[in-house]
Amino acid sequence: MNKDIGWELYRSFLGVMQEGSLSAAARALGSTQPTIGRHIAELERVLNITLFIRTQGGLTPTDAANALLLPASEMANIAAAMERVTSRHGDDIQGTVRVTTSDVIGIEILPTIFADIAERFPNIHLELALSDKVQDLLSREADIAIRMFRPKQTQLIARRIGNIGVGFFAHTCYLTKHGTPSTLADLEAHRLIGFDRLTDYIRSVAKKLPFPLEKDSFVLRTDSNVAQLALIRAGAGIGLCQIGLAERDKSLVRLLAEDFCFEMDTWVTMHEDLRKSPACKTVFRELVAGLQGYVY
Amino acid sequence: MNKDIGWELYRSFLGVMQEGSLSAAARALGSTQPTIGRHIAELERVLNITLFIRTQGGLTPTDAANALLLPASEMANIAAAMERVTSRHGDDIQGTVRVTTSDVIGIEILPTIFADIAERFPNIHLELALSDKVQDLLSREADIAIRMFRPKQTQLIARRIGNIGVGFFAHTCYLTKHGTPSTLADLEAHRLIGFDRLTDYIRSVAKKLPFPLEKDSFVLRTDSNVAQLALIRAGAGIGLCQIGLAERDKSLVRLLAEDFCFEMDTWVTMHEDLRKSPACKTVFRELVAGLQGYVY
DNA sequence: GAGTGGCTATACATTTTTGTATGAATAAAG
DNA sequence: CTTTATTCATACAAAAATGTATAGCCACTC
Repeated sequence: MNKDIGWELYRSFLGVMQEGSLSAAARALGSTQPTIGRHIAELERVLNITLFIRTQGGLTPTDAANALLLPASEMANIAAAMERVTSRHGDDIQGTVRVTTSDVIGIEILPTIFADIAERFPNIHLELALSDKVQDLLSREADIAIRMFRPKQTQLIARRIGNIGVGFFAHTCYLTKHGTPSTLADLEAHRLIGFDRLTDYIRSVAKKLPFPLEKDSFVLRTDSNVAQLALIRAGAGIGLCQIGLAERDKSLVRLLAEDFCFEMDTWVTMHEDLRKSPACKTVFRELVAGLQGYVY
Repeated sequence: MNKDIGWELYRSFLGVMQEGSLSAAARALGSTQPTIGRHIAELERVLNITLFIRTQGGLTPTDAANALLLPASEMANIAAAMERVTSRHGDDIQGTVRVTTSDVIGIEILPTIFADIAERFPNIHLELALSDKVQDLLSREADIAIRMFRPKQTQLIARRIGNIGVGFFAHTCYLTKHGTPSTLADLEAHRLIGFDRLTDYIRSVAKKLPFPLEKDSFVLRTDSNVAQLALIRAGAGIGLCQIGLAERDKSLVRLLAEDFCFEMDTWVTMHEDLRKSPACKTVFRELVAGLQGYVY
């Protein structure tokens, strides 16, 4: 039963899946193309299955290979987490801590907090991963996550920060050209900046509007909140933005403040195993403190 | 940042953690003691940390090593899952499926169902893991789980089987010697067979009894339901048992059937990824069908 | 107190794995 | 059509990892 497959083979496999060719994988893994090629060949031999169709431009994964991609990535996540774990063993506050959050928070809010942490705890190395994936913590892709909902898993320590308000904003340039909407219904005639995919978040927002919100309602669509903010700043239209964020920019105007408000519950979460790590505990505490200054 | 630690090193590390010595790990992994020793030494070198204290009787793990044990086990689970995944690729019903459930179910109920599946689908290889851990499915320790509660994770497919009734039972031998209790309160004076640790399950049972249930209330304690059943069969005392199970044995008598009944919600669950695997789908379906015959 | 069985650590030969160099084939760009 | 830059596959040499054998240590047992 036990085929005793060396884990190195999976590492090479993942490299090829991610890079698309033996050569590229070899570069990424700091190995050479013949070596990776042999690893794949051996993996195919022991699993008795064809993983890739060799083409001149690289390797094309088969269905079987695609089925292995997810578990192989998980292995990689865990391996990366293990490196982090060891770096922070000891009683002093040091080591690498990996934080994940949405792109806006990561780009607009965290930098100052990170800078502060880096200043006061020079031995803590911080990593920032921007992603909205829920699974991040459980699959060890990060040590600490800042999310807009309360985590359900009991293995996670969660600390509520408070509500982040979201409102409609537009640049003054846009408003002078296109006028200022005075009711929610007016919005329908404006250039709206919104999301590409309909997420839970955007569905909740839609409920508060007097007109149906479809994909086509948005003139400009992007899933990146940062890009949305950039579009608003560029005067491209009216969009949703976190209030605390938008108010930093004097030329952005809050619209329909009385009629529309949307609040996002904000939580900082961490795997309970990490309580023992002084570095993680410190970053967790500092993040909570730093974010509490931002939330009102 | 990236230390490029070979995954083979983690495999050897896990072997040493599980076996307790380099030599034993070498045997388990099909390698040799010097090789494993070198792997551990290299892992300690690249992580720059002491993982084991060498003693004459083997290696003693340090705190750092203990912190790495969990992730290393997860890697092993995933690696094992990958071997299973590949074995069942293709359109025909074949491959290895790993099922986990509690010990009673696994020992008393599943064997006949397994025998039936094995008969009708000779190309399916079945594995059975007895454990009560909730995490089993998510950490890929098994493909299908039979559990006494509805799973909360959305990534899991769950099918409710129904209620399994639990009641008090005793062997006729015991009753002739010690008498038959006629009320729940009478139980307190009897030799009760129960659990070593207070789990949620036993706490729910306790609520239905007229006297407080402490650890000391049980004369005979074991966490294994199978062992409890064996004790009941041996006439050692009065204990809880699944009704359908106990009734197979003519010399076991149901006690206080009117006064006490406890029902366990039974679910068969599977990772949603596995829907594509004909083998997993088949076993899932057969388990549901087979268990429905057992539940009333 | 000699013997036995467990362990780790080390020296050395061997095997295995890896890297270098090269060839062949394809695709895009001049 | 040629050049250039990819890719994978193969041959051979170099390097690295492994296995064998052995020594040393400790705890038990007889």
